[in-house]
Amino acid sequence: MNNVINNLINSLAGEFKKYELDEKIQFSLSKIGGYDLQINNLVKHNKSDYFHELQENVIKTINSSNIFLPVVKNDIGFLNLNLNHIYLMKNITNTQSDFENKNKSKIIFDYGGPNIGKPLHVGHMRTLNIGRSLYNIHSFIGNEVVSDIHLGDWGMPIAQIITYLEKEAIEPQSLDSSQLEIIYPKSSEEYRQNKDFKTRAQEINKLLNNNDQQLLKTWESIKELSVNSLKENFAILNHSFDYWLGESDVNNLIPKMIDELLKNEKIVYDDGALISEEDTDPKILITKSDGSYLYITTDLATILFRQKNIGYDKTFYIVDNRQSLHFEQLFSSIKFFEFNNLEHEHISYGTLNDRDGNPYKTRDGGTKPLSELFEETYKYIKEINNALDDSIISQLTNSVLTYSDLITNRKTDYKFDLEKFTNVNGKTGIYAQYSQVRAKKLLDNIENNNNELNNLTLNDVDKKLLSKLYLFSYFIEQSALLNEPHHLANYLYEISNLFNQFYESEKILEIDNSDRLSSKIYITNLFLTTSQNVMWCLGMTPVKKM
RNA sequence: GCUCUCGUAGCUCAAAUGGAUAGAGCAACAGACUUCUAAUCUGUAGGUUAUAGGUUCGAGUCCUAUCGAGAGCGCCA
Repeated sequence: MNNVINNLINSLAGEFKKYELDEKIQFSLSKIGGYDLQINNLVKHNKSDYFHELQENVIKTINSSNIFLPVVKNDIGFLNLNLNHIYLMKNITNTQSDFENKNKSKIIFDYGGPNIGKPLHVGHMRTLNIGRSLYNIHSFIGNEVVSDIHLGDWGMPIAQIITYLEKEAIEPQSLDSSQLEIIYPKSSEEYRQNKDFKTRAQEINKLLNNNDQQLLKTWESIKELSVNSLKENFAILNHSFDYWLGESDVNNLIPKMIDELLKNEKIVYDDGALISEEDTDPKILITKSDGSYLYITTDLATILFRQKNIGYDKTFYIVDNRQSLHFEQLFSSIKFFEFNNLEHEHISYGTLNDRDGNPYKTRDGGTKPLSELFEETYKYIKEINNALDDSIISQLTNSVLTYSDLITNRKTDYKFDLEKFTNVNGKTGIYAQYSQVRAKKLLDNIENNNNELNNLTLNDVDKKLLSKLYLFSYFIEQSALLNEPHHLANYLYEISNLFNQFYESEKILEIDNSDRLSSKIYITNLFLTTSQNVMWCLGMTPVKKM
């Protein structure tokens, strides 16, 4: 919540304590028409003898704060609240300065996770969108944020590619990125079909783990090619990362880590493989029987790396929920191995399915590249308005790809539907952009849009919009607390829709009463600020015109 | 077989910590443009929250069972 409401919550903190209750006043969105917020957590005390006293004290404190109009109570114990727009006008700006974070955390966002040698495909979209949005949201409310792409630059997929190059006698230095992208599906096919190829790939994987110099050279040139291509793609899609670390960066920490774990009897040999001594079902496999490393091996080493070189309070892994068992094992291993007691959370999300509800395969050929989806969306928007600059169409395309993805709760599976992505009606990025452009143009058309505002003069539509704008902090808190951007995405639709009602209800340029005009301008400005900040939190770039 | 997630309007989804009359968008139907950008707005219709029990002042939300869907289950990541 913003400072204004947090201060009120703090000044209410003692009320429950008087009756030895460990509770805090909680504001919820009102479910009753005509009110902005409600307080529900007094209801359960309505049979107690201190109820009336408690209720009266709470009401008294709230009323003296001026944040709300006089509280309306009901017999059961609900408190109904309407925001005091006049007071809030002077105290809320909907900018970052409204949020002061006394308990700020340093959070690592581990997301993206592309594999080198493979182009980005539609399956990468959710981790990128959700990751970027959560990064921005936590940054906005004052947490220290760090993103790490956690590149898949090690292990079997890379070994497969190198094996393929070796077999076909292709010089790695002669490759370009598009050739490399074709090689990946071919090599993974060979790996499945051809026993000799599989054996050789496993050999190469192990040699790489043991730092074979010749293979490392090959690996390095593949990685460079791939990273450059990824960066080009991210520039188009507006993604960036603080750290471009990968699985390879922790490879050298693993032998020591394993030695220590063996020494402390945290892991034991089992048919040549190493398994954790933790009592779990299934048992946690730490290395393969040939000694080579697994997903969890590098992830564990990554914890040690980050602890030492970056430092953090929390790490959020934005990875799809099919990998929940892996993270369950990883997190319990961190504790069992006594690495640290820091917070680690798997921010899981639903599978991106195709139109018929079938999952896209990640390791097969024939998946849809993300760039292709971008192109299709771009063309679609250009057809609607081909007078726009390329850069604006590009931003609108990103808005569509981002917003359509974030409007749905991350936990539910997602049907990829081109029509839904490109729809320009309803809850879409285009609609939000359009609303904002309308507001900008309106302010441009007003000669003096910085005029002094003494009194708010409001009609019903004004009040509705203003209330919603002042609730920005409620929605950003919700999104940050649950790591769910869809609350903010939906909020963006709501304020956009209310703004459009506000805009259409009256010709603002024709208002001659100066108080009323000032009020309209104030609201429009606040809408613009809010909408821009919400877009920033979601990872969208506002356009100037459309 | 075991474990986990889920089941809300024709479709896609909301409803944090249990709270008052379960809300949006799309699609459908009816209306509003010589416009401060109609890529907009207004209205109508649509529900036994899978089913059956239970917990309590109160359940879409918690518990149990059943039915249905999806995912995962030591040598891929």
